[in-house]
Amino acid sequence: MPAQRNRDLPPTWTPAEVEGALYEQWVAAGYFTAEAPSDRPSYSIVIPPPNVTGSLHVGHAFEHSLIDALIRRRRMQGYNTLWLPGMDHASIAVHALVEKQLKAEGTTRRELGREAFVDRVWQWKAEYGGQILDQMRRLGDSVDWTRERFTMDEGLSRAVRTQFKQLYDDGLIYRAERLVNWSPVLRSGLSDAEVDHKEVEGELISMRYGDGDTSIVVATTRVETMLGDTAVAVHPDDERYRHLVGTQITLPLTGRTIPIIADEHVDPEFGTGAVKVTPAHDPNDFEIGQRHGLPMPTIMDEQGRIANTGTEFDGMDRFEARAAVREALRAQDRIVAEKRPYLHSVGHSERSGEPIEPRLSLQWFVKVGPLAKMAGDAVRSGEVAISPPEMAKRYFDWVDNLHDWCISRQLWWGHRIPVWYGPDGEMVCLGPDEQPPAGWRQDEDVLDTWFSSGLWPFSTMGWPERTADLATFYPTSVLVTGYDILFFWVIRMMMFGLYAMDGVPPFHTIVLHGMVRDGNGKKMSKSAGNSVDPQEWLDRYGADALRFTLLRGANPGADVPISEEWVDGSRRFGTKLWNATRFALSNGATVDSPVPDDLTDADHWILDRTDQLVSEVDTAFDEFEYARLAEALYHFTWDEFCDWYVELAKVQLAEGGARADATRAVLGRVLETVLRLLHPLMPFVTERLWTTLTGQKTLVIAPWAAVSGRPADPAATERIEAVRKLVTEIRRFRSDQGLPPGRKVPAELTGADLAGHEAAVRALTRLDEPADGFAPTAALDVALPAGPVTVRLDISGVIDVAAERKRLAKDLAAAEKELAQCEAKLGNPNFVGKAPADVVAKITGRRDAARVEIDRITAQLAALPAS
RNA sequence: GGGCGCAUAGCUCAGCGGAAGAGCACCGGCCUUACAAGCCGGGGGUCGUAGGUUCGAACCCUACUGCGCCCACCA
Repeated sequence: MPAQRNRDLPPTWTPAEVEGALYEQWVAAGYFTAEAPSDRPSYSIVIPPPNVTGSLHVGHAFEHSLIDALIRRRRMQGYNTLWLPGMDHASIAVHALVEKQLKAEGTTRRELGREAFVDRVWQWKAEYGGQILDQMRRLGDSVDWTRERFTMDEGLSRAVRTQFKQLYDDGLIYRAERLVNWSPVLRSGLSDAEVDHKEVEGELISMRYGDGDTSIVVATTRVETMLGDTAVAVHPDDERYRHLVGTQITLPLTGRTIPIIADEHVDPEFGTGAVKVTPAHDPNDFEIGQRHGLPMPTIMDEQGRIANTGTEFDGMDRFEARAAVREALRAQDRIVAEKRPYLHSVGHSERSGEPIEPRLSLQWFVKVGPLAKMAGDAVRSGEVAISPPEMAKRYFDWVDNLHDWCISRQLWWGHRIPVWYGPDGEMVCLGPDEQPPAGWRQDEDVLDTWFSSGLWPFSTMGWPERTADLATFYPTSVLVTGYDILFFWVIRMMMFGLYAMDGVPPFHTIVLHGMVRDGNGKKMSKSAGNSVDPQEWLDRYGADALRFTLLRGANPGADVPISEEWVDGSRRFGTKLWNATRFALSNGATVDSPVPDDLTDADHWILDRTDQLVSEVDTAFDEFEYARLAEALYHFTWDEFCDWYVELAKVQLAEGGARADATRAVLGRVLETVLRLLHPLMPFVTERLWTTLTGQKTLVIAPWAAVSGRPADPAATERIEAVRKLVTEIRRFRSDQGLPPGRKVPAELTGADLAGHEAAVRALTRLDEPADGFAPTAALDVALPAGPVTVRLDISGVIDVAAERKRLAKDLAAAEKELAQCEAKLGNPNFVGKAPADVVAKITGRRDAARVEIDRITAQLAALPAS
């Protein structure tokens, strides 16, 4: 006796019901837990959580869907998998908690003061670590979170310090003065990402330095910086200034003299061809200053006030000073020209809004040369593949031109730089288990978030300890992430992985997906009001529908547009599956017994197509072609299985006996296979349907679908294609003649042998057997490979001659166009001579078919009564 | 300024050397017992422009035009 099973499905369903119950079940069963290694090769993915429901925004949902699909397929293939949450979630959670805490205390960072605030942040990190973990869990993952695996915990801290010290000891970390983006309001440096460039209307002031023969005119949008000038630069080939190079000139207002130097950087075409050089307050000037060994006086304090110039401007705010300096120069008659407004782009602090000020300060750097070379070579050698391959070009552009990486940040949170300073200016870098001498102070800067992110593939596995996880899951197989993050994250992981893990790269394949766009292909942004909270769609359409939509749009490397109606379309697909399964169940579809040998053409055809589908899906998965596999599954399920096989199966089921039993077996087999193939893309609804259909416990760890090994039967497929063509032509005729699809019409089919498919054709086109007194009033011819078939129908009245003439005229035009095209090709001796023989044969065949078709239609038109 | 990419049906996108495709939208007809969250039928594109290569180009090459992204810069 087969196990008792409940083979009923409710006639209607809602995604929420199906998904809610299953999610709990899966969690309880441990399917979302990192699994122990087995004897199979391990497979791991370093990336955020797997279920769409926890996604912060639709971009996350997209990424999660891609990853989860890969993982589910691998699991069905018998591999153990591990996935890990991403860094971005951790930092988002910390931001949120810190802000919340501040608000609760009714204070702000500024009020608290920097020193006190930094202390508190570190304290909170310890205190709220658990809370952050909870929040991570709520973000949708039920990975077995442990403190050792969390960003802000001691484990990662150990990893960061170990890596820093190793790099430091190898001479790959150094400290140097550089310009940073300084926010006078926040009194902090900002990363480039925190700077918004905005077009503003400023002024361009041209002014004269020096006097008489040795005077030179320079221009600037920030006049006040002239107080910090230490040179004027011209292009070395510029004849106008050649005689001045190497001479000194007086810097107005300060009384200092500064040299005139020659530097390639200067564009002789721009302005006067002479540039003032303020090394401490402009990135280009800084580089010129470095090249020429110029002094670099800093002339502004932390709040953007002029300082240490020894002029009357000291103490003025920079904007106040801008006007004051301008007027002072005017008083000396040194202003040569003023352009106002002068439109140019100025960096602004993203958080506080004011223009940033480049400012000189001591920063920490990673010397990337040797690291970047390893990262480039790993891809060049083929050890690491990038998908789609076109993106490799972008990768090399980055990695081959990387400048030294500034890793110190003046932020409020993050991993502090593990360097301590002694009372007499000593400096020491300490590993995780080392303690600084009493009274030494730790560097207050924190590390760039990408420093710790770059450790992710191995720090999450317990590194620097040689853990079992590390041995099993490093290197990982596939990294899935957006192309926008290739530079920031992927390259860092490559460099650090190769460096820390003895030259073993952190993953074998890098899969880059696009960005999620709105339905019109526009970038989602809060200001445009087109950004999407996935939760809303999840509530309305379900996770399956959202995932399927996202995957269906995921063409390699290209962006993914998404709109609500497409998600709705995916939900309808879920409903289609639901109803198809209900049909199969109510007709007794079987999955336990093998498919019998005695099969109809329809059975052979759908089984062959199912095998093809399995191969197609496998290939698409292996090539990360999500859109292609979603499309293949959608069309097979809807257009072939539901629209044709199920309809043909109804005829076979009606026959009863062995025929019906065979049909039940085929129905069950095909549907069961499709559900397996669809599971990675629509996990919830397929789980529900598959378990009901098969009576088995879960689809999550069921074997992945494999091709049957049954020999294909192309002749059966050809006959079914003929049936489909005949049915479509009859339906078209009926539609053109205004016959309601449901109305039964007596008809007689003559001509080519229909190989036992006449009953099916009649059922699908609602044609009755001719009864006594059958008097056909209309006829149509359909050309099939086996020969023409004539259908005579009694449509109880006069046919619509005009409609029929129109229909035939259209077919005739198509056939004539086809004939003309083929004849043109075959009449071209170059084509016949140079094209491959099989192409010529194909065209010849098409020409002959077109000729037959034209004759047939012409005869039919002639036979029509005059209208 | 440097680099990369995209222009195909009303919209969003596949196809990337041998007959122009999908989803949605649109038009007409149907409640045909799995499904109206559905079924059947239909209309719609000189594949951005101009040259070139080829027997043959949406597909390869060149130029142009228009969009998008990344990086850099804006004295």
